[in-house]
Amino acid sequence: MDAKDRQIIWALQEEGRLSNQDLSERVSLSPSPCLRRVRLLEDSGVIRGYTAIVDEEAYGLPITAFVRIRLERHSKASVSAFEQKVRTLDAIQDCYVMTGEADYLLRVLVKSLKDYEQFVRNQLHNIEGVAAIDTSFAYGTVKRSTVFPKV
Amino acid sequence: MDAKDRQIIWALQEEGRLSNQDLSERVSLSPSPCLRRVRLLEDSGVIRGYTAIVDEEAYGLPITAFVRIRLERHSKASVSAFEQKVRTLDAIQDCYVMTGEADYLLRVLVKSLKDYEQFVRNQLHNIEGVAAIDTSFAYGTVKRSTVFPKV
DNA sequence: GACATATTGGCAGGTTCTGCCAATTTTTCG
DNA sequence: CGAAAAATTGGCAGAACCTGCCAATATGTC
Repeated sequence: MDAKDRQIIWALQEEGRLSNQDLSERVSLSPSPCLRRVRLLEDSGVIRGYTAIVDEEAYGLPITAFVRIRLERHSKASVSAFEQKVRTLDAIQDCYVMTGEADYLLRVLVKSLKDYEQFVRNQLHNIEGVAAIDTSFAYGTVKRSTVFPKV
Repeated sequence: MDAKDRQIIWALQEEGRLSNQDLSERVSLSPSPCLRRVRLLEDSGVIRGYTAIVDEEAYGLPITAFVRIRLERHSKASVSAFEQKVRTLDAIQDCYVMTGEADYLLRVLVKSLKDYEQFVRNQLHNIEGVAAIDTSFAYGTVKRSTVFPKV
């Protein structure tokens, strides 16, 4: 991955639907080698895909919760049961395995506090081996970037 | 925003570069009304943009840190100085204003622990009025979804 | 039930995509 | 240094796609 590939990546992180023609101009290439590089980045898994960025509130999910979770034990069975369940829960946007106090950090999107209560009661507490759940809500966002730091 | 709009959003969250033709097929519309709906969603700000999803590790940023930050005081000056600085720091991908112990939660991307140390020492500790910094690292990810919960 | 409004589908000219090949640039190695 | 090999680039052209316009259909209202 050279400087040109990084330029392509930044451009597509900023504007994921850039036409190949515009992209090629922006990175000072002609369309064909530009397209070839994009395909290579896609096929090699550097670019994993593309997505629309949607306003949570406008869509109807105004509440973002960050949930720290600790498991009682860390047996293979316990861990994989938890992770399996996480993958099936649509409200959970992200789940990271963490260092420190908590084992997991979730980012959860819900439409109301009532919904969040239901989610914790019916879904999270339902999972075997969850020892502790600690929620913080996001009042708002200062920054959400889709572009990686440049060099 | 009706059911069709939501279908369009889900499809574009899953596959942000879907051609209008394919998209229209997927949501059972002909291309023109489909495009019109997409443009409306874009112009009204529901769809805020599009982005390429890039593999952090393949790009060369294998370390994700979540940083909880507390300010000493919450005066307008103090808060806006902090938030201003956050916006200029490229390593900070996201910054949320939080309820609970911490005032802010950052998601930070760096290429090494050494880099992270530099980042904290030179950038974060440099900001006036930061009372406490508490970092947790992500070992890995269980799930990262780009699609909002359906219904 | 009739009118008004909103939404849809088809069409067509213009644009963009994308695979192929020759030309150019970069790298390798004697 | 210089020649051969490898990688990368640009141009081309047929195919696919975009997108604004208009008539037709569907939806909602009184």
